Amino acid sequence: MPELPEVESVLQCLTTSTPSLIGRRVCSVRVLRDSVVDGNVRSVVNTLTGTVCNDVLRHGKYLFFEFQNSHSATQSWLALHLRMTGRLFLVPEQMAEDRHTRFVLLLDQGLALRFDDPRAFGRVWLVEDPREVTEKLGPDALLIQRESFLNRLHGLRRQLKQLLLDQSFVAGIGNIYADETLFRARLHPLKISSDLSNEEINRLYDALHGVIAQAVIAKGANIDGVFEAGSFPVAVYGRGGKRCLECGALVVKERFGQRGTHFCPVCQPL
DNA sequence: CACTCTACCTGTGCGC
DNA sequence: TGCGCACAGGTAGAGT
Repeated sequence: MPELPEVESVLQCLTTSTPSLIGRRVCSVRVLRDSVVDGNVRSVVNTLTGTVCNDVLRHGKYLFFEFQNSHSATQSWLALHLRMTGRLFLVPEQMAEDRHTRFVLLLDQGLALRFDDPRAFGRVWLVEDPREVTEKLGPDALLIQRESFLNRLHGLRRQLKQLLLDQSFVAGIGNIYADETLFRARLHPLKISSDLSNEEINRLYDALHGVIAQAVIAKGANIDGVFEAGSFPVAVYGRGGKRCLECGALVVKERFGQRGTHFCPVCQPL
């Protein structure tokens, strides 16, 4: 599933490759599934048509596309979340749409920005300012500093798995990187945050930072034939019943809070 | 505040 | 072969 590293990879691909989305004018907007637009479909079409994409930002798993109206010099922002199965690509406009294509921006230079999503969980919506969204989120997991992490953890009494998945604590971690972070930190997913020693808290920060930074460089996770083309090797996610790469014990998969959770019971004792 | 449950979706893979 | 079903999971929102 696209988490922070995969979303960052999408952002880099759209903005730093050739051709780039930056500077492209929106000729028209196609909405193939109304429900992927949060809010009024017509206002999204009317607002974006004729604008030029100036910039793309990311915070956690959210992307924000800045569009400039060339006449009135006003800006509009399109927010986007890929959820589990959403994919974005900049393609030649004549490239055939998929049965899962949900939303398309037809651009100048014969290009199109396509949003495909089999499960149609992903969403796009207009915001006046990305802060409407980011204010509700914690710091971006790639950028959060140790001091901020320690301060935010202070006073919380939460299970570590749940805490890492909480986007208002730190933004960008999903199920894969939560499990990978806890494995690297040698901490059990059900451990309570307020019970951690200073040494364990620092281990958790180091693991989070290390996992996310490495996964960004690798352009995402490498999950057994599934999804993204990234090369970050997972140690526990999706490896229930297989041997722990550190100690050889069997990796456990259990459901904690409606979530498949993978961990090594020997390396990560409770 | 911390946690749980449900709804939103559909492709996949299993057992029968 | 085909059917039914559990499962995958991010987030919002309601409830405990």
